Amino acid sequence: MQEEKPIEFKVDHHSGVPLHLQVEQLLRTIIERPEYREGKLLPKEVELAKILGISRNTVRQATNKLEHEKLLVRKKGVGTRVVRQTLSTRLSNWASFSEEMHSKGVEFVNYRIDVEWVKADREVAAALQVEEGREVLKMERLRGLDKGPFVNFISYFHPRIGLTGKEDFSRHLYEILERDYATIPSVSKERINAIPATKSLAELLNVKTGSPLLFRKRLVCDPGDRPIEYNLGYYRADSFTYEIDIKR
Amino acid sequence: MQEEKPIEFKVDHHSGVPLHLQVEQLLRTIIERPEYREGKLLPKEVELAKILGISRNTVRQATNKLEHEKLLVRKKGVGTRVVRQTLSTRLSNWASFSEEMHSKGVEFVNYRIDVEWVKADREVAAALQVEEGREVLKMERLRGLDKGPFVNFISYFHPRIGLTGKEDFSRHLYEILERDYATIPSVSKERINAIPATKSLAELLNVKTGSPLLFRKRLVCDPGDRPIEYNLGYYRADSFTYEIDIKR
DNA sequence: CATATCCAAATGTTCTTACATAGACCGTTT
DNA sequence: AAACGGTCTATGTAAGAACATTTGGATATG
Repeated sequence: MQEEKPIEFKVDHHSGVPLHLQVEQLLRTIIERPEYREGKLLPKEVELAKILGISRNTVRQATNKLEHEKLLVRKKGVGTRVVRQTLSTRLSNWASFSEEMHSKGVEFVNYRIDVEWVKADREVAAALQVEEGREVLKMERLRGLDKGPFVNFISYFHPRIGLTGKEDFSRHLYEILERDYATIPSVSKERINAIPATKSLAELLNVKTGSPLLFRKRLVCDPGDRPIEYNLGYYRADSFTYEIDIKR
Repeated sequence: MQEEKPIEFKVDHHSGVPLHLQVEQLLRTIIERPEYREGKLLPKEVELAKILGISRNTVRQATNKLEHEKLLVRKKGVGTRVVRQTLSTRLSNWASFSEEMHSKGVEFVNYRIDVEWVKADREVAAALQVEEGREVLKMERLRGLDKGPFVNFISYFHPRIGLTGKEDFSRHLYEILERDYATIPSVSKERINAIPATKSLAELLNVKTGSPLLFRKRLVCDPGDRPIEYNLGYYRADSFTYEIDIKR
């Protein structure tokens, strides 16, 4: 039984948790709701302050942070609304897919995870710098949001790492690598282009055959520049944008 | 004669520019300096407030923003320092298209160059941070190899640069900017995704309508983070791959 | 009916004040 | 020497107030 339970508009003055953090959390919850995602104005600052029994400044501390994160837009004389979120990878701090999504407060879903040992073909062997035909661990993951999958990943791992294939791959991949295998990803070489969806990919990602996909090949290496993972990612282009900030 | 001129620690109370923005700019300038990049503590909040003749809150408004951009780290009881930026995302060699191609030893061809002054629409205005309707220089270039065009660029330039539209745009764009207009591109914010070719783009790039194109929006800024060029690039995906090396 | 003007509402900016808390430093105790 | 405890300092948190600016709707005017 899934009850729509009303959100409690209140904060605890004696919990030790800073009020502005409580407000921040409260707002994060609130703005999930459809009516706000569709553009409804948030409660006005003064009103919120009064309801919660705190000062307007404290409310603004919270909204400021969310505004910085581009979750909210405020407009003078009008009000504050939720910004329409389009998924995107921000590379300023590159991370694994799970972490990327998690940091955005987006819950991802694993639709399918297949793990198997395969013989490295020419491409994989070249990328991971192993002999062609060497057994490597292959993992294929279909992932996305609750409304459907939007990326299909195929990863090959260098045997050196020591993965067995029995790990719990629903956890963050790079957390597994760092914690359990003392393997620290440090460099990523990426190649991006666009391809038309093949029939099988189209079926997986629930798009029409031939529609554009963003195709990313990335080779992740450790600080010593030794290959860790060779990854092929096929993204639905209509729900994914690749973002990069480049400094020189 | 290049003199090391000391930074003026002051703000203008009557300029109409919000004080916290002035402080933000001031800090951005200050933290460029070697001593701060090497880890020296910034002036303490109260001190800075007193020097500038403003309140501590206003100082914090500025530092909050920079902290959120991960340019600063604050530590309670200690102080605020510049975060080491060496681990930032770095594209091995980002450059203008001509340079990109030239460095690959490929000779490019300009199939068409159109230059005109247009009124900035909402998107362009937002990107370049000018008022909507402001006249900006638009340049459209169809480029590729001798076997045919493979990218269509549309660029909008910030009026601040001083481009007239009469320049010789067959030269390297960033060479023109640096040499003739003392404008140095330094940062690029890019968003990449895949789209199906519209009819007109398909004709230009000589592909079938609906075939996948790599679509890149990039905003190029100067070292002070002021917008220089807003660029839309439509690439034939079958002949172009985007390559990045990312370090962390 | 169209346009100009004014007003109320909401966020933007800024100051003042007060107390809380974490870290560093230093001296005293064990 | 190690452990403890206090104090100083810089940031963290929070309240409250005042005025500015932008926006959009209501009202008045031609």
